[in-house]
Amino acid sequence: MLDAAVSVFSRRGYHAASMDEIAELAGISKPMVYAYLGAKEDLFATCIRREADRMMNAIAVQAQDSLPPDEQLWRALCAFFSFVDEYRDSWSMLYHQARGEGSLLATELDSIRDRIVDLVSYLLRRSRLAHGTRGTDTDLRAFAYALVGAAESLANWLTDHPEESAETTAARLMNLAWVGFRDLLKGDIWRPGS
Amino acid sequence: MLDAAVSVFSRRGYHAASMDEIAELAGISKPMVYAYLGAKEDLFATCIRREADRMMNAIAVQAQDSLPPDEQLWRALCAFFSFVDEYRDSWSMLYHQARGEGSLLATELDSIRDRIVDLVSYLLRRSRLAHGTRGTDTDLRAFAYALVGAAESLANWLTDHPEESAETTAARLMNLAWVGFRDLLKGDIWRPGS
Amino acid sequence: MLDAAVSVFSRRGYHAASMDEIAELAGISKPMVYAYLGAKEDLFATCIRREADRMMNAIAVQAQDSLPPDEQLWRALCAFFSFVDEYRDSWSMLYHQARGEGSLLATELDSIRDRIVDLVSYLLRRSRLAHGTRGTDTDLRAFAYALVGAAESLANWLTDHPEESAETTAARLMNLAWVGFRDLLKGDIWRPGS
Amino acid sequence: MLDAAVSVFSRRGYHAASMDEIAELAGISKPMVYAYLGAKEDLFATCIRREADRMMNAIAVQAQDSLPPDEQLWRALCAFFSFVDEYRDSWSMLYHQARGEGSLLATELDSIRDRIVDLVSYLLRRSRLAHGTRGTDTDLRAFAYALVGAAESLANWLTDHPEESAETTAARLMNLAWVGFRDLLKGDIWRPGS
DNA sequence: GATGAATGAGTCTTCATTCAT
DNA sequence: TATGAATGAAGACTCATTCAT
Repeated sequence: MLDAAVSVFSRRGYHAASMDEIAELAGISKPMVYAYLGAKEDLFATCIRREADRMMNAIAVQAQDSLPPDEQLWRALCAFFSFVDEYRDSWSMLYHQARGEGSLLATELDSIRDRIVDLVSYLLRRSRLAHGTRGTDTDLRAFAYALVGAAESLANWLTDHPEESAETTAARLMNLAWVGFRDLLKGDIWRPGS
Repeated sequence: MLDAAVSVFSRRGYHAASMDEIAELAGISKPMVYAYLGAKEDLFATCIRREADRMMNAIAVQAQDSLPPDEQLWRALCAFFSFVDEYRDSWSMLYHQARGEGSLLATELDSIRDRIVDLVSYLLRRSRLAHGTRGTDTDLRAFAYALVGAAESLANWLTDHPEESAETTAARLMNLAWVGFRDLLKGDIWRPGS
Repeated sequence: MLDAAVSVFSRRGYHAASMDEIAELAGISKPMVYAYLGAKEDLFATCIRREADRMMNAIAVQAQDSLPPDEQLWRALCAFFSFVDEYRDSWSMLYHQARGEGSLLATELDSIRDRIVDLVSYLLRRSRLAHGTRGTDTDLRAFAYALVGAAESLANWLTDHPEESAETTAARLMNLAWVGFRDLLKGDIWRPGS
Repeated sequence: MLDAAVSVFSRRGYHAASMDEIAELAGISKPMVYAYLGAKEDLFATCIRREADRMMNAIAVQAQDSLPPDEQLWRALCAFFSFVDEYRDSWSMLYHQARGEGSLLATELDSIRDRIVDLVSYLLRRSRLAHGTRGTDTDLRAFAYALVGAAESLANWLTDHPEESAETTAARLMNLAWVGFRDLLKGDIWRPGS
């Protein structure tokens, strides 16, 4: 039932979406939309929350703590890109449409991003501990932040390149993050399971 | 004079911005806004174009072709983060607000991002040539694409962390891109001029 | 429900009529006007069409083909003047207001006038056939055209002279038209200088 | 200088005409239009008056009192149709555009039409006196009124038929009017049912 | 519980009209 | 005198939101 709303929001954006269109697509009458899901703002927030949770779950389910950190990150990335690939509307709404509505969803969206960054930070920190290296927590978090940005960007790359698979895309990011461009030039490549 | 428009658009987004508010902030009357800048859609497009050009110029001016590629990328990043730091509104409008308005600015914004990705691709390709390594052009472009996403993400990091400087942030990204996490763990660090 | 619109259009004309006034007179709110009748232009077109059809029907109903032509014309004229007398607003809108809006209703109005001229031409032609006289079809049509103009003019005469009845006015026009035409049928022609 | 205004009014109508367009076509600035010709309403009234006077003069000059009445009417009609043919804009403004603006020009336009009807009535009365026939003054005036309407209608016929000349059109109307009227003068009257 | 019908409030846009130069 | 620049006021149109059935 929220699906209709997500579909419309993802196509039109928050402001341009009309409650009429949502109701029509959902096959129910407008008063019902209001009865079940509240005002437009609430409806949007609910959509965002649901899709964000869906995405977080899809990722968390893959990042089992028993694996080594790079494997864990690899699986998380695969899960993320698969999600993006499969649920275009969800991703489009989260990434493209939710941005602008600052005052509307500030805390909501911030917390979602934070949860992702927390997860990535955690993975990176585990690696660091395993190797006993320095670098402040802030450094780590900034690094995670950048990674998330790169992943978001590649998500669109994936969307625009139908011949690309979620795994291919995830591998691209692993190489950027784990190996670095300098080593890539040397012929060093990160591969799943290596 | 466009500054008022940029300010309002950056705060409210395209749809929520009202011509009334823009006119008031600009200190002129609404009919003047229409006389000078045309309808709302045109006005928004003009704003986007101007700020994008500004940003591109600020970056291009620093990426002199005579420098070695990593130095060039480093300077480009510094220029980018400085721009973001200095012109908050411009960046906010480009990054946060322009996203959702798909049909409105599709080609406009795509071309801007393309110009950035082109620039980064070019820098990376120069490095590759210098070292004689393989990797398809697609790989290269995807890599650039991911870098741009990481930079965008760090731009917000910078905005949210006043104690951070443009150079610090640029260094973070250079380490992600050039060195890679695996080497960071080894204590390897990229530094300007090294 | 269209009556309110007709009333306002007939008093103010297309441009000077405001949707607010129409809505208020109709006793409903503006959005309802848009929901039921569409934008202003559509609304005007609908009004014109409805009133024109009304008038045409009122006339056609009286001009039964079984009667002799002069009787038919006489009845048609009576019907016309009665319509004008009874539906002042309708006539006023058709005659006074619809004229200027060239590009808006060009074809619409032309076709209405054409239908009237067609009818009159038909009646005149029947008379001509009955008497076997010459005169090109163009002559006939021009004659009809002039008659229609005279009728329109007398419609205003009727409106401005409350003591006049529809029949009196119709008789005036019959005298102008039929008696003149009868002599034309005899071959009598007025020529410059004669 | 008024020519520009007439041209614009005739094309667009009163409301749709913009002072900007008038000023531009006149080659002067808007404040000058206001300085010389006053507000839009005044300007329109001035235009109407000027063109109406022009037309009246063109007609009056031909209807010399020394001629026999039918000759006088014939010449007047020729003058009228020639005027329509030559000054399309003037006629278009007077006939098509001035109609709807009731409250704006009520007295103005009424008086113009009255002058025309007066003239025609005068000619008809002279004929009647010459023949010594009955018929009230009201009858006469109504007849004139109808004739004027027929002439207006044929004016558009002329405009729409480039192959037609002013004289041809005038002859059409003379046949409708004079031949009919001549029989009326003999006491011949058409009556319902006769 | 479900909906057709209704609206208050607000936005973009235009234009006749006037200063200040 | 002539005008570029400026605006108050108004109108078309839309949409989130709610009753009455």
